[in-house]
Amino acid sequence: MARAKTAKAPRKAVRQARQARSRATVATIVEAATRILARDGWDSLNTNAIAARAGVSVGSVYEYFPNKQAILDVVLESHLARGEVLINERASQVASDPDPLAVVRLLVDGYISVHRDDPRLHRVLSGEVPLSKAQRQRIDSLRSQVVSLVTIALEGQVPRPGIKANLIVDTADALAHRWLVDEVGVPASPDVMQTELERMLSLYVVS
Amino acid sequence: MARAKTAKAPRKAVRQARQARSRATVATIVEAATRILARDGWDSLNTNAIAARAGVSVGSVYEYFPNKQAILDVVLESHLARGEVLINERASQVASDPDPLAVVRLLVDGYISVHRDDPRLHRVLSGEVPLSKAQRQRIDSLRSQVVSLVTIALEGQVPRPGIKANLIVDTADALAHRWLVDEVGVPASPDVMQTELERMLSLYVVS
DNA sequence: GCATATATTGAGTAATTATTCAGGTTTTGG
DNA sequence: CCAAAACCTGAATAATTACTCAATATATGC
Repeated sequence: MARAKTAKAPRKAVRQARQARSRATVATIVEAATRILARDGWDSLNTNAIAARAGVSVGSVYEYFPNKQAILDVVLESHLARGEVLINERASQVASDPDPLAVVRLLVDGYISVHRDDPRLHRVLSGEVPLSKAQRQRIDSLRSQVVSLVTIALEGQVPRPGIKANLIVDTADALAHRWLVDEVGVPASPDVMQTELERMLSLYVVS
Repeated sequence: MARAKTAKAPRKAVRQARQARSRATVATIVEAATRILARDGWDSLNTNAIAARAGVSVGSVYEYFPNKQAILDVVLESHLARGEVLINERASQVASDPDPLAVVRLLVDGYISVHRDDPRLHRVLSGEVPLSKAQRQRIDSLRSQVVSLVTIALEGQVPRPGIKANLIVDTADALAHRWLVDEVGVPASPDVMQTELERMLSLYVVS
């Protein structure tokens, strides 16, 4: 790999896609990278493979992305955005029904939905790929959003809503991840486990 | 004449370390690989770096390991073995005190101990590194061991011990991982969260 | 002491891959 | 219709890295 000539950031000139054709090219490149990540993992993601899979030449990839990392950024951001949509859907329902048990049900259901959406991609993005600090903060901020939402919903209804919100959010997230993303043996059918998880969290929140 | 092609592994001739000197070399290589993984991650683990860090030449690495993967195998196995020791320590205590609440306490404490032991290495091994099928099975079997142990301890004392064992084991594992291994913001001090987790699991097991 | 097994070396090889560039093709605005 | 801008190509470049091998050093046992 050729190195930049100047010590400072040489402001690499990536072209901004203006015409419809090139916008489609960019989309195809991102799509190709996403599919390779989901199917073959981070170790198999290389720029030549992305170009080949997208049906364009490597040159085109570098016309719109300064480097490989920038492609990954877009893939991750788009994945997180989809998760955010699912979260917001539940958030509006919580607002209309602030019963603690309903909150638990929506929370569990929400995280299961998030993890059902392209589990293999989720696995690779949340495990294999080396994330930048900014990317980790972006993910953390999504989590904080959910915790705030749940805290507010529980406030005035149960003791110590803050601590509880933290614990149930992390538990719902972690178990949904484990059952749907990791390929570890789920003890019973997902439905049974989902109900059981809701039971556990419900008993706890009202305690 | 043409040698019969052994269709399977051409059985590369790796030397078995016999003398004390070479046994030390092997240990140093494994140690070097472990430190690189823990400090810099899977992407930075290459055989030249391992050799350099171990203070030996690449040739020596390949004298005792057929390939890079074999080094990783030893690192992982040694890490799992340490975890197994911690599990067995708790298992003997469970046998002497089969109270469900004591089981929960030991379970949570056990998984926290496991995750406190070189968290950065744990993170890399359980996330970044591409594991073979056999390695995933090895990990899964450790989990099964714990679930069995807990199931037996709960049997006759609470309803549906099997399902409950599965859920509390996965929850304890996942949350310990999240708090100690992922660098995600722990809401309160680990001690507080540990107590809270024990409360949640206790309420559930006796329910 | 010496033959032989064991241990170590490190430059070299081949494969992979991130990135560039010089030169083509297509689209757009006038 | 034309020139400029936008777009695309893919061989070439350079860095990295898993792995080999022929030469050299050290230990062991008789």
